[in-house]
Amino acid sequence: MPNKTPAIYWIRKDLRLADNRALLAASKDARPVIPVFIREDDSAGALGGAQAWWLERSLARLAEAYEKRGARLILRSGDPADVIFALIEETGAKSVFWNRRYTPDGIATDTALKRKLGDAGVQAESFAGHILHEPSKFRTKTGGPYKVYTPFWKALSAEARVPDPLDAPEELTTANAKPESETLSDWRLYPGKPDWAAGFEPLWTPGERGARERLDRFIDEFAENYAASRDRPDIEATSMLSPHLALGEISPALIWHGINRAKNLSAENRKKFLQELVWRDFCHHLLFHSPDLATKNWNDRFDGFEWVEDDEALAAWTRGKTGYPIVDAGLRQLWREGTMHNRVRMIAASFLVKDLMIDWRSGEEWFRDTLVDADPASNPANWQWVAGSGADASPFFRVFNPVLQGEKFDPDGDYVRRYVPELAALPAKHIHAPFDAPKAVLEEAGITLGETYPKPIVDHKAARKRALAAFEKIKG
DNA sequence: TTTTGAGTTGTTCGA
DNA sequence: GTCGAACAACTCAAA
Repeated sequence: MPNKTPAIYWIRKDLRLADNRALLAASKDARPVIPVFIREDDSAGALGGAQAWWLERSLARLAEAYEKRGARLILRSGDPADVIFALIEETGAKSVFWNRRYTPDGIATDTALKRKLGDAGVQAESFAGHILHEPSKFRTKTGGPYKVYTPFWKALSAEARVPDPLDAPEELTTANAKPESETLSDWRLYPGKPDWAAGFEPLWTPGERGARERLDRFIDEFAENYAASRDRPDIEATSMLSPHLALGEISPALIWHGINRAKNLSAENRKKFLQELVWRDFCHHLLFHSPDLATKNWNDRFDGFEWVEDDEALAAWTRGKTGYPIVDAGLRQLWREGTMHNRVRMIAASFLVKDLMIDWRSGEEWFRDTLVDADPASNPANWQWVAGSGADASPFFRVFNPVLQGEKFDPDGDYVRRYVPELAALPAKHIHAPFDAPKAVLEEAGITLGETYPKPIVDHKAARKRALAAFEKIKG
């Protein structure tokens, strides 16, 4: 006899049907399932603007996918506990399932809810699936968390097997009760005016199917050059899977096994990509063990660092008007497309933190709001890494030179031309340092520095010296 | 407990 | 133009 008592499946950052343990548990033995997405009003569920755009589209597709399988996605707003208990009341559900999340706020919310549900005699069960391994799984021999990536990677690849991904349920059963749902248009996740997301549309296909297609395409076309080309922002060479991963449209386990099974990859390319995927786990490992990662210096020596408060410089950086083409191209790509090439993220971040000496938290905040792949673990962990305050931090003397980096990784200047059109007519030789170009060359390209394109807001050489001197003060 | 080798992503300087 | 060394010293993780 099929079980007629419905189960609630609480959807968070797992907007997929495949490899979804909570959904499978909820719908086991043809049990009617009530999938609910809750727009949380506290920080546990808050998303930046770009990711809210993504979420709207992803939820629309998820709703279609549920409908196709005979279930209905419910949208609700408010405190999760209130919403879930209301749904229990309305539907007679006796169990609630979800996939775990790893932010401190999220963990607190979920732990409290689990207790409350238990007290009320409702079964509550949570599952893994957002990262490859539970962040608590790995410990050093002395019992502490890993603070360096390479040993983490070694431990992970030596000891652990990533669980095989599970298929999506073929069919779902609808509950007899038909709980009310809010609508996506009510939520106004996508602010129409001004339409800052117009440039997102051609680039992205939010949703589970878009994620799978992206993975397949990466494996077919790009993965075999991954190690050699991944640092080139002018070349299509990366997986672009991060926004799909961030909202759980695809599971990292599915990617892991997909890459491992691919026949066309050299060992080097395979390893390189998997290492990047494991970085995501490492960031979650760090966040799990340092819940303040997004707000406090992981290395508290940096608490004494003399950051500069300069709203004008910060604004120039966010708008892509620093006068350093590779930095400006990056920030403008971010604004236009909701993403920035990884190499350029490092250059742009280094520029904010070292050249402008602006607190990494300002950069982290900007990225959080503008990146479609904003991730509560990766974003702060990587900002802290660049700043030097984080785990496995770069040596203090590693200050990216925006001109050299541009010349090295965007050798023809195509990336800059794409996002900084006012420099498009400059020859490659000068495109990364228009301020050093001969007058005639600038004239020929129709550029007047300070008018059509900004003069550098700082002198890199001097800025580098200043940053090194500031670092000198907090060491030892 | 002590020792040992190593640490994602770089730049500059001088030969 | 190319190449190797220097750039601090420290902390991490395992043996």
